[in-house]
Amino acid sequence: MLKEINRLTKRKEFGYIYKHGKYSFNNYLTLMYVQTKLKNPRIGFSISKKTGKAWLRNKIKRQLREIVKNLIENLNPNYNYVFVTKPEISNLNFNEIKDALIDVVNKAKLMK
RNA sequence: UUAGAUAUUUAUGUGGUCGCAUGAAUUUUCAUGAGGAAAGUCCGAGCACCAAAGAGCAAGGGUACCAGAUAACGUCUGGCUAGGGUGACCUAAGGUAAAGUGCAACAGAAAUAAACCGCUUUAUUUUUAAAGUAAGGGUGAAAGGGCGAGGUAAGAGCUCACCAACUUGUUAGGUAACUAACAUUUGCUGUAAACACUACCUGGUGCAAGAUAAGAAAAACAUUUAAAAGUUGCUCGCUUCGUUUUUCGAUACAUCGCUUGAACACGCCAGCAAUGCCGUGUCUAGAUAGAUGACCACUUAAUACAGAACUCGGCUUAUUUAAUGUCUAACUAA
RNA sequence: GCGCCAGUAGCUCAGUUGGAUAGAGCAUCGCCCUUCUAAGGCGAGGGUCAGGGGUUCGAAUCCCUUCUGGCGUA
Repeated sequence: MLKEINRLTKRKEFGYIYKHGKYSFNNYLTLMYVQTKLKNPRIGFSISKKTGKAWLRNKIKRQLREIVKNLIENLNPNYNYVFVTKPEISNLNFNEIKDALIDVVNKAKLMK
C-alpha cells in the first residue's frame, strides 16, 4: 500500500471526483483528477468486476500501486487522482501496464 | 508388459534490494502474514438480538433399508437389498400404489378395461346373427405369470407337476436390515423426481447481527380502561409504560464484536472403520478503498485452479506436476 | 456479506403451471410482380431449448448440479 497521506479512502471523495473531475484515457485506463489545496497527491484505484476474478483484480491493483509508488514524486502534488481500469487491461504484463499508466498521466499534463 | 480399479500425499524452496498489514520492543529493529478448495452458498451448528423463545394453524424439507460415529447434519463409516462391470470394484432420493384422485400421446379390438381377426356351438341360411372362448395374430415402453400334461364343443390356473413372484407362519443364522429351508395363501399394470398419505424435522432475523454515545428545542396525540410500538405469514400470547414526528448536536465511513478454537501437531490405547479416551507440546492472518507486490540470483517435477472479511463441521464444483501402497484382467516367460 | 430472478432461431418473444408436431413476428435467401427499387404474394433455410447428470415408456417442461447475465438490500 501507499503511505497513508497519499491514499484516497473516503467514499465521498471518490464521489466528488467522479462528478467534478477531469478525464484522460487510453485503451486500458481512465484517469480522473481534481485540484485540491493539499500539498500531497492522493491516489485511489477502482477495478471493475468485468476485469476478472478476485485474484486477478487484486494483482492488477498491486501492480498499479507499485508503479505509482515509484512515480509519486513526479506527480503534480496539488491534485487528487483516481485510476479506473478497463477490461482489456487483464491481458497486459507489468511493463505494459506501466507504459499505459505513464501515457495516461502525460495526456493530462500532470507530470513535472 | 499392456489396460485398468482403489486409497493417499504434494501445491517449490533459499537469499538479496525497495515497499505494505498486524503485534512486540521503543525509534528503527525483530516476529508473523491466504487455500486445498479461501470459491459456489447447497446443508448442519456456534454466537447475537427479538418474552423466559412460547402455543396452534399455515408453510417448507434433495429427511425416509439397518446398525454405528458425531456438538449437529440431508454428512461420514460398516453392512443389507437392487442395478452395472469378465474382474478389482462402482452406483442408488432405497417408506406407502390393498385410503383416494390424476396421467399413460400415437399405434392397437382393448391401457386397468377387454371380443377386431381367429377358434367352437346354435340359429338362419350362404353370410349374417346370438352365445362361448384369451390357445394363435398384429400394435405398443407396457397386454392379465412361464412351460408341459390332463381337460373341453372350442378354450381357459379350470385342475395337476415343476419353475418364478407374492401373503402369512414356523425353524435356523444375524444386534438389525435381511438371508436360507419348510408349510401356506393369492393371481394384484406402471408412475409418488404427479397430487396425496404416514413418520420425522424446522420459531424468526443474520456480524450490514448486536453493544458503546449526550442530550436540547418545538409540535401533535393519550390520561392508565386504554392507545401506540415491537414480536413470525395469520390467530393467540407476551414485552415496553408515556408515544410519535420534525429540527439542532456528535470527523458513528468511529470503537468494540475480531480471533484460544467442537484448534493444531506428535505419541499410546480401544474399534473392521468413521471416530473416541488419555498424555505431551504449540499459539499460527485479522484488514475496512480493504495488507503478499516489483526486480535480481540460484534451485525444483511443481507451469494449474484460484484471494480470508464473525467462526467451525460437511457437501458440490475448478485444477498442475510428481510420487507411493494394495488389488484386478489379458498376454508372455520361468 | 445476505436474498432473488432470468437464459428457447441472427434479434424480440410464445410454449413450461397441466409432459407426447418447437412455434410467431422482424431479419436472411430464392422465385413471382415491376422498366428498376421499395411495398405486396409464394416458398425455403436457420434451434445441442445455456452446459452436464438423473426420474420416466417419453423431458424445453419435473429433480439435482454447474456456467453466464441481471436485480434488490446500508
